[in-house]
Amino acid sequence: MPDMLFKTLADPTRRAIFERLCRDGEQTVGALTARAGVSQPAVSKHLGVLKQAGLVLDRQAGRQTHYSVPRGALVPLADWTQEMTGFWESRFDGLEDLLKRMDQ
Amino acid sequence: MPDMLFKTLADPTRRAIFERLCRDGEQTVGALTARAGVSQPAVSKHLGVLKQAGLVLDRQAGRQTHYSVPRGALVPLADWTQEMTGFWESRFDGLEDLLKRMDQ
DNA sequence: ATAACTCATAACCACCGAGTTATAGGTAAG
DNA sequence: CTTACCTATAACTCGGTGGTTATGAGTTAT
Repeated sequence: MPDMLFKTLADPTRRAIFERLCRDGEQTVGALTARAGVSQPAVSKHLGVLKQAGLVLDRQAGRQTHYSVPRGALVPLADWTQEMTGFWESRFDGLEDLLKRMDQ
Repeated sequence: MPDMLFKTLADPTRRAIFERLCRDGEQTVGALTARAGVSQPAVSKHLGVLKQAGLVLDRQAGRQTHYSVPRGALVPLADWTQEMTGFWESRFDGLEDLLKRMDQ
């Protein structure tokens, strides 16, 4: 399910762009490019991938585009993480129960 | 920081192996290979990457190796997610405060 | 109307990594 | 001791993708 999410966040440059948007809020492509360390087309491409994954929204304003992180963008990731750790804990609880029963 | 974590979990086959270990607990390489859909060397390679990222542990037993997910393997991922959503919320709170002050 | 600016797309290149087959190392079984 | 089994490593191929430069589309400014 969160396949595209992991793939999208796997690239360091792209994740750095996303993190900056999380920290500082809405940014133009130019502002993001200034601190990205790569060319403007590369930034635009990354933003396209982020948008495709639902991690970013774009807002047109004149000749510049503003990007921002929509609310709840990372909810699927948080859900997946909790689900996986939940499996671990349930197995652990099962083991605890077993040990408890063996103790009696 | 969680660079290797994201890169490791980005591949679907590798993530499927990890998920299976989360759900069903410790597994041998053979058991994992049976349901992986790829060859045994591929599975061994994925397990090596997962181990490098601290997402699995290996236990030698005779001529077969058992892999499992250590406790807290996904904590860095959960931390990163919470940090990012935290940035979002704090910015939102700041906006709320601003609107509240403007309302007076 | 023309020029300058912002961003997206096109076309291309180079590299990384996931997959394969073949094989080696080590352990149990005959 | 030899054979069969389980896993890891080596060597290689190939597709995906992140980077670049060049350019186009749309918008503001002169």
